[in-house]
Amino acid sequence: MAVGMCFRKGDVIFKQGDELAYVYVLTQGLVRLYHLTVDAQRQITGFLGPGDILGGIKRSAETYCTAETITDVEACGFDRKGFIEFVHDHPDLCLNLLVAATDEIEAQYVHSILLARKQATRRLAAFLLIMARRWQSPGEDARTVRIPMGRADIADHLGLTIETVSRVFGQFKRQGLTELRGPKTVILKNMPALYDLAGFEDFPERHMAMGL
Amino acid sequence: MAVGMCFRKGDVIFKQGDELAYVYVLTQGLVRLYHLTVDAQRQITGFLGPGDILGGIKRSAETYCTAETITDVEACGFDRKGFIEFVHDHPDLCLNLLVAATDEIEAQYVHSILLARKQATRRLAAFLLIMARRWQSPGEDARTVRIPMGRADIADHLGLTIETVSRVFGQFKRQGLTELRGPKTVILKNMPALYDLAGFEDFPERHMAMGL
DNA sequence: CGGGATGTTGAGGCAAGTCAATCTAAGTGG
DNA sequence: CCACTTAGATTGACTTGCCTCAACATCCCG
Repeated sequence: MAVGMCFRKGDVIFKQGDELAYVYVLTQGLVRLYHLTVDAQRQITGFLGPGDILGGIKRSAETYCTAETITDVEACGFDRKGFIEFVHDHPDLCLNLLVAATDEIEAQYVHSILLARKQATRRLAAFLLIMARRWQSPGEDARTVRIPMGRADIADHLGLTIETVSRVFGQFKRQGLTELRGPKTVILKNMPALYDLAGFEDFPERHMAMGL
Repeated sequence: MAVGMCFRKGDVIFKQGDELAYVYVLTQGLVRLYHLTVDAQRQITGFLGPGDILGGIKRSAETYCTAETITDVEACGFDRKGFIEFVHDHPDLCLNLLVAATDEIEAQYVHSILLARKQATRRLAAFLLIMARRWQSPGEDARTVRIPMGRADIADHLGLTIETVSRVFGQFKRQGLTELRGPKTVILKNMPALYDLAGFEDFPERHMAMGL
């Protein structure tokens, strides 16, 4: 029933409009989920990593988003129909999935709040803090954030342009809030100031993400 | 187990940070769900009406949003703990709730896309179309949209200001796209043009909304 | 018939978008 | 190992759309 799967960096796991055949559990790597609008704007609805679920059980099997790998990815694929039956027969699993889905709704609330706030500094500060909390390695310094995705990905996730993202990164550096070790590693030197900029003290902890 | 409940226009059903005691199923009226940021910005994450579920089963019982009635509201309240047990014992219900939650995630994707698109005209055009599809009375003309919420609600939902919302309404009227019968009733005179402005041909149908 | 809440309209500033040039880093092949 | 290429990131100058502040209009309810 479960199938191991490997994808190369840049591969498309499924495409907007596809009939979803599998439900995936990611074990390694990073995936971006995005929707393309008719005027070719790309909105990245989320990033998924190890432990996250890709391709939920919704009414329609047709996907609204494209899932594309950012790095090499390993995943466990479950046949969609079989998965639904399995979930139906296992109340505990079903309830856990319901909780996970509900937590995901809340995570989307947080992101909506981010997008609705106009200022770019707020969006980026919040993004950095969320990233820091979500994928910090146990042994690693909590203030060191690895950002595997490029500037275009960040921009399309936060509703900004590449240029603005880059400028705000520069601004943070000049203000001594961060330090850049190359474009993909950021050290948060002044967390309180960043929390202040982001404008929220607390946001719900995210245990497992779901992407559709 | 189920308790009938009535609320007056403007009542708070639950408040951001509260421990959620009930899960509600709305039977009458309209509710706004919003989060207040530390700098007192109000982001309305959604509106809920008859048939929608308010207060899901998430990991933490602490709410992230405030639920406030826009009109008089009737609801059916289920004790949260009992509800969870009941759901656990009824696989079909559990699976249905999972599907509903997953659909809600997708609806939040659509809203994120709205917020990330910069132009106010797009956001409002899309909002009108979504409203039109969601709460059209069977006997009513499909092009007549009732908007029970005020401009401030729309603005805080779309990440705009009251003034901008008002201006765009005016602009639509001048362009012959809509006709206003008072500020709370809009007639969509040119649907194709509005779809074009909104920038999406199709968005997932929404059967039931969930709010947390 | 007031008075408060809600909605509309106008003038001006500013943050982010757009367009374009430059810089950097990572490959790639001779 | 180095010249070349290319994708990605940065920086700069200019423009535009929304926000801000403010005045005014309208509606509703006592």
